[in-house]
Amino acid sequence: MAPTDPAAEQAAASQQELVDALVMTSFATMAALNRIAAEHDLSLTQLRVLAILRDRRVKMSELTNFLGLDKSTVSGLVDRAEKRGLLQRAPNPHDGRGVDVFLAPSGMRLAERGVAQAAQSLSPMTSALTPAEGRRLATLLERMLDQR
Amino acid sequence: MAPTDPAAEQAAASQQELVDALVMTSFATMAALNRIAAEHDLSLTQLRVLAILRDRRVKMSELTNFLGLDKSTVSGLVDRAEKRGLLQRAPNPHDGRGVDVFLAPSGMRLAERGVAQAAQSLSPMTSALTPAEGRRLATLLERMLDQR
DNA sequence: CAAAATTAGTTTGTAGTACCAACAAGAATA
DNA sequence: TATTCTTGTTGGTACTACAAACTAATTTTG
Repeated sequence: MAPTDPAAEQAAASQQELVDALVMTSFATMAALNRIAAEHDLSLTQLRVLAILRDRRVKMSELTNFLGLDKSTVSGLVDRAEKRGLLQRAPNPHDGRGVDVFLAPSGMRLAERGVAQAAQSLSPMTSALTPAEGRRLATLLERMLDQR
Repeated sequence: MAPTDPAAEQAAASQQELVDALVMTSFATMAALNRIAAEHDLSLTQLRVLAILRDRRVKMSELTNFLGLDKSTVSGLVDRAEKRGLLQRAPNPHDGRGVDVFLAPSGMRLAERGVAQAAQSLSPMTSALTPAEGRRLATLLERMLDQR
């Protein structure tokens, strides 16, 4: 280790603090979402699928990209949700290979409830902040996401 | 739906914006952590176990609480990591039922690298902010976590 | 335009995650 | 001491996730 300039050291420390806070917040958020999903006998990924499909009809390949998972994983995911009657497949009209996926009515209801409950179950966290702070936090997070 | 007071509506919208930002940030963070873990042939949970054990020796039950998982899940998790030589079990000296878990040297090395890489892989996100903004974000996140 | 290459999606096989229920052994309590 | 509680493991099940192999449709190329 070379001796380091104190200003750089300070910057590194506060960078690490941010990373820690980010990671802990993410675990807490995921735990909350997981809990909600489990209440409806869904995995987090399945709840995520419903949330994605809530306002769009997509091809399998698009869904795969959204989720960042392997296509075979998504096939299975959609299989099980379809068997439960939560969503449907249909051939894509523009591409004979493509398969569209979209929510069935019961999936739509579940998606709406799930999303609402998710917001609610995070409220113990979010309401620790004043409205002004909340807006500032949202802005900072959005800036980070854009720049990714 | 009853007609709603405009101020309340505004507050709800900005609350929803915060939740969305939080959830999206969390998914992005988890994806980054997952990628790092996968590079070392670890699941996210296993990387988390290593990170937890990096600076403590704990009983199985404590590890279970940290992770928020079922004890049988943790048994399996520890089994596999032990077989890979990443950590060790030992009887707890104060409680004949208890089993302590702690990192083996190779697990320690992996934990250090993993944690460092995690910080690095999040830097595209975190460095979108100025140092001052980063500190403000960290502070807001910590406030949220405390109040949980 | 036909052959070759690419893309979309499914199937099959494997390893790991995670839960629950049942169990054994030790510790705490009545 | 007998009962109850706690700790951890084992066995069983369902799901997640990936990789590889495969089919069918589309696009590219010669």
